[in-house]
Parts: sequence; structure tokens; C-alpha cells
Amino acid sequence: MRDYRNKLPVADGTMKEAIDSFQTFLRLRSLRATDVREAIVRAALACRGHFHVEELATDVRAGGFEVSVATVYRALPLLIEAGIIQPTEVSGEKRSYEAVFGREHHDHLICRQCRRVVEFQFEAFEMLQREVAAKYDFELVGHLHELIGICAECRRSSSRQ
Amino acid sequence: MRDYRNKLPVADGTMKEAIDSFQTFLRLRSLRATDVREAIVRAALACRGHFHVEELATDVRAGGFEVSVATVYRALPLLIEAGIIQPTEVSGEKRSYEAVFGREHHDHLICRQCRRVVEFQFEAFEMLQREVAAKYDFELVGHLHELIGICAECRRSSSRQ
DNA sequence: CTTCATGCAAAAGATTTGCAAGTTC
DNA sequence: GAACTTGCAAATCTTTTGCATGAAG
Repeated sequence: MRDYRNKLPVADGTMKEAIDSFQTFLRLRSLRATDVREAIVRAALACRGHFHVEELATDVRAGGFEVSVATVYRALPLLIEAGIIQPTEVSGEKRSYEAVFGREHHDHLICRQCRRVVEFQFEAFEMLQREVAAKYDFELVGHLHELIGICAECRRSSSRQ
Repeated sequence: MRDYRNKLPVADGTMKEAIDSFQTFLRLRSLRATDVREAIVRAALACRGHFHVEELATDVRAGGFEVSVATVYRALPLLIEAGIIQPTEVSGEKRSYEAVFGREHHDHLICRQCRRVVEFQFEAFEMLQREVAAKYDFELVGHLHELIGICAECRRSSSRQ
């Protein structure tokens, strides 16, 4: 019984590009391009929004590949380094990840009550971040930016009580 | 053998205010103001920078209070809700916290290699964040903002190889 | 045919929980 | 005295690791 609500149809072109890019990454490191690793990349890219390790393993299996969690755990750092996924911490929650390959950069606005996640883009943030990094003489490689709030709906339902 | 490098002398006034504020919080919830909880608050406030649960427990003991980790774990959500501390995730690291009571708000710039943390303040970020929240009709209650980079020193040492 | 990948089960860590005994209000 | 806290140990959950076997280059 798989839940397709959080699955995303990925354009063939993008998928191929991602797999290619991942295989190149593996070759450069003298690592093996295996079916299981490819299946993990596919499953990760097909995820809409954030996913946990266990969910990723389940998705890979739903795609017809046997895989142990250990293998998924071992693959994660590779996918991250290859730029396929990114860790996305949400304070006080289980560790989660999201696909980034071929997607536009965005940050998150999270409702503390219902956990709904809104993605937003705001170039001004990026510019300011580069400024801050430059000021302290850091080479910027990434960032984690999450706004925590209470969405309109949750505000309404809690004031109703 | 306690390491004082990461300890911070806290002004008596601030400490008293924090304890008072915490006790008020407890009373409002019909929870008990115990010595152990007060000791945990004191230890947390005395921490400079980020700390892990185990370190907090050690500090409480160093202050002369016996405490089990279980109790510290049980106290953490209270300290967070009372606004004494805040969770501060660093991607791929152990969960950590930092004291916020009576301190100026800041965000973090973290070196991916040496893990050094630089705190920065930039009012422009706060303004933009309020704008984003307003745009999506969220009531903003907090945020997590970390820039990940490589500091000048680490860049120098890695280019040397 | 060498090196790397995988599954499994065990290990290691982190966090939570049930319960009996002790405290706070 | 009732309700809440605590320590302890056990239970859970997450992530890592050793080792024997199987696959990739």
C-alpha cells in the first residue's frame, strides 16, 4: 500500500541527467555504479518534499529493488556529495532529506502546529548571505534557512477553542 | 576535570531573572519548581555556544547536583518552551542547544571543515523574514538560519596540500 | 581477480518510558 | 495527601559496523 501523494513525476531528461551525474561522481572516486544505487537515486528524486531514511528505503523496495537500510545509510553521504539530495533538519524532528538535483533553490517556512511546509524563494536573502560570508572571509557552500511560524489555518483553529 | 573554556560568567541579575521567569512558567502549568530543574537552568545559561545533552548533564553534576540524563531529557522541552534555550541543529551533527535567555539574537556561520562557529547579526534578515511570513500569512515564531562555508584558515590549509 | 558493494545481524548511540520511591505544593 | 519528579533500568529508535558472500570493473 504505497502512498503516491508525496511522489513526483520526474521528467525523463532530468532523471537521466541525474543518474549520469551520479555515475560520473562514482567513477571519479573509483566507486561502483550498481543497480541498487541507481534505484536509490531514482527514488530520492521522485520524492516531493522531505523524506526520512526509512521512507526512502520503502520507496526503493516499492520500485522493485530489495535493499537493506544499511545500504541506504551507506548511500546517503554519496548522494549528498554528488548534489542529488540535501539534509534538511527540522528542529526537534527526525532527520530528513530532500532532492535538490534539477530543482530550484528554495528555503522553508514551516508551521509549528500542523508541520505544513511552504517553500519560498527570495533572492535578497541569497545576496545578504553572500555579503555576510564575505565579511567574515568564509567561502559560502550552502545554508540552512527555515522560518518557523503558525499558519493562518492553525491560528484560526486554536483561537476557536 | 572540568573544561572552563566554554563556560560563561552570567550576571547575577540575568540569572535571577531567568530563574524567576522559568519558575513562573512552571507555576502556570502546575509543574514543580525543583532544585534539579533550577540547576539545569543555571548550567544551561552558563554555557557559551552550543552544547549537547550529555555535556549539560555533566555541568549540572559539576555544580554539585546529582542528575540522571533522563531528567535532563525531560527538562529540555520545558527550558525550550520557557525561552531559556533553543535547539540549534547543525547538519549531520549531534543535536545541540544554546542558551538564549537575556542574549542578543544571532545567527550562525559555520565552517564545514573545522566546525568553528561565528555568530552574526543582521537586521536586514529579520525584516525580510517578517515580510516572507506575512506574505504567506504565517505568524512568525522563530527561525533557523545557518550559513555553511569554509573559513579562510581552512581554505589556506587545504590549498597547501 | 582485485576491489568494492551488499545483507545480515550485532553493536553503538541517542532518546523515551514504566515503575517504585521521594518531593513539592 | 494528591500530584508531580526523579533515578534506574529496560525498551525503542536511529545509525554504524564487522564479516561473509556476491558483483563490478
